[in-house]
Amino acid sequence: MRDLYITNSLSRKKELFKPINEGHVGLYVCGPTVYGDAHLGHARPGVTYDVFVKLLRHLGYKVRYVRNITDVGHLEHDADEGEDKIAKKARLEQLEPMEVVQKCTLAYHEAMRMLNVAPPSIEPRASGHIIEQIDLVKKILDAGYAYESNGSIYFDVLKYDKDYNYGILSGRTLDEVKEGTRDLDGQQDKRASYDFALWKKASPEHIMRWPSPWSDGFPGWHLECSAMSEKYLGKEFDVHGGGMDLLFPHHECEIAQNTASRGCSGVKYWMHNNMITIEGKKMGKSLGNFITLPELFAGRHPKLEQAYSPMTVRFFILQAHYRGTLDFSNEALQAAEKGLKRIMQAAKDLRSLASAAGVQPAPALAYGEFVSAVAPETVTASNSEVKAIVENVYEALCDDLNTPIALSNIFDAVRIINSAKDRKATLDKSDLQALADLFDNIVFGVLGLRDDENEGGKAGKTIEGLMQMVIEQRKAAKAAKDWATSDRIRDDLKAIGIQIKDTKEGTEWTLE
RNA sequence: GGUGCUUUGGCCGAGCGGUUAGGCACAGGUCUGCAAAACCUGCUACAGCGGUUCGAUUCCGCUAGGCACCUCCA
Repeated sequence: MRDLYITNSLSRKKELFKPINEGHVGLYVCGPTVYGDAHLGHARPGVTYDVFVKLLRHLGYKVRYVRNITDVGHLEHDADEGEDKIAKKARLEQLEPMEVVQKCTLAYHEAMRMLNVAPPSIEPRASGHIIEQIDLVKKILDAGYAYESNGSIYFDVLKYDKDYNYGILSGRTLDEVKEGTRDLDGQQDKRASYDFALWKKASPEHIMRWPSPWSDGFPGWHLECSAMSEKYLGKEFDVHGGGMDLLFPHHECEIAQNTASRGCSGVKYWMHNNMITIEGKKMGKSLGNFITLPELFAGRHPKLEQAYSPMTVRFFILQAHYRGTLDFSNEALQAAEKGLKRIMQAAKDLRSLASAAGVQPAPALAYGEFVSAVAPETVTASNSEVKAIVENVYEALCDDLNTPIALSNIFDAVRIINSAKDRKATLDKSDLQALADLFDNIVFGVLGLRDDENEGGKAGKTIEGLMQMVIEQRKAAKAAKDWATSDRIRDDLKAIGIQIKDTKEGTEWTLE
C-alpha cells in the first residue's frame, strides 16, 4: 500500500498516516447544522472528505465514515444563552422543529448527491443520541470535570487544564482564552467564562427538550460529536475532520470532553479544510454573503453571472488545496467550467481510442458506489510520460490530498490524449490502458468528476439520433459545397447551445 | 487586544533553496471551404526593505496590506 501523508492540525505538520487498526480507518466529520439551505461553504468539506474517503478506499483501506447531522443544541449568538437555531427557524416558519430538520436534511442530501459526494457510512443525528449524551455528561461529572449549576451542567475548564492541558489543538493557553473571552450576559451560572455547557436546562418556552437527571433540557453543542464518535468509532479513532472555523472552540472542547470521560483525546489525526471566501471574506451566514447551492446551480443570485453546474463547483473546489482559502468569483468558476469541459472531452476521446485498441472500459460507477479498484503499485506503460503522469497523480493525492497538482498532471494526460487523437503521438495498448485506468480510478473515481452535461438517459438517446440526422443534412450540403446551408445549420445549432466540430474522423457535437 | 495564517504573472491557483506547475484569458502559427476544437510557440510572476547563502520566490528579521479564530458558522 502506498504511503499517505496528511497534515495533522494537532502538530500542524504533514504526518505519515498510520491507522490504529491496520487496513481500517475510522473517520468522523462534522456535518451541517440543518436550519437552512446548504451553501457553497458546505460544499467544501463535503467534497474534500469525499475525495479523502474515496482515496482511502482506492488505496485499499476499509473506511467507516461517520458524518453527523446537528439537529439540536446549536444555539445562536453564544454557546449558552442564544435561541436554538433550529427552534428559531421553526418559530419563524411556523413549523415543527423536526420539520425544519427533515426539510433541510433532504435538501442537504440532494445538494451532496448533485456534487457526487457519496453518503457517509453512518449519518447520526444529535437528537437521536440524547441518551448517549446524557451518559457522557454523567461520566464527565463522575470524573470531576463538570459541575451542576441551576439545573445545567458545565465543563470545568480550569480544573481540566490543571490535570491535562486545555488548548492542545488550537495552541492557546488558558490565559489567552480568558483574555479573549467576552463577558456575556446571563452567565452567572458558570464559574468561569470559558466553561462550556454540557447540558442546558430549558427555559419554559424552549420546545426542544428532554428529561435528564438534572433538568428538562438539551445537550450542549460540543457534546454530540464526542458521544456519537465514540459510539460508532470507539474510544480512539483515526481521523476527525471539519472546517477550520470549528477548530476552536468546538474541536478543542471535544478533546476536553473525550479526555475527561475516556482518558484519551480520542483522535489521532485532525484534518481541517479551509474556508471559501467571496471578495476576500469568509462566506457565511453571519456575514450574509453566502450563495446557496441551489442558487448556484440555477444561476439565481445577484452575484452570479450564470448558472454553474455541480461538477463545475466540484472541480473548482478541487483546483485548490483543501487547507488554503478559495476565493469565489464568476471568472474563477467560468475558468473551472472550461477546464472541466476539456478534461471530459478528453475522457470521451480516450474512450474511443481505447476501445479501438481493444481496451476494456471499467463499468461506470453509480451514485453512492465507491472506487473498488486497488491502486497500482507499478504502472505499466510504454510511454514514459504516461507512466510519470500516473505516478505523479498518485504521489500528489497521497501528499496531503494535493488535488491541484493531481489535476495539473491530468491536464498533461489530456494533452497526450489530444495529440494521439490528432495522430501526433502514438500510444500503445498499455499506455491506453494506463490512461483509461487513470481516468476511471482517479478522475471519475477518487476525484469524483463526471460529465453532468450529458445526463440525458432516454432523452439523450433521442437527441443523439436527431443530431445524427442534422449532421447528415449538413454533410450533404458540404458535399455540394453549399456553404451557406452548412454554415446556417452550424450557426442555428450554436444559437441553441450545440457546438459543431468538423474533425478528420467526421463531425462531432457537444453541448456548450 | 490575544493567537495563528497569508501576500505568486491579466484572473484563479500549486510549488520550491538552483529545474516549465496547471487552468482560464491573451498573441502568433499549424490544420480547416470558413469556423470550432485540437496541437505547437510566446507571455516567465513570486508585496517592500534588509540578512543568511555560491545561489532565495522558497530560510530569518523588519515594514506595509489581507484573512481567520477568540461569539454561531463548513
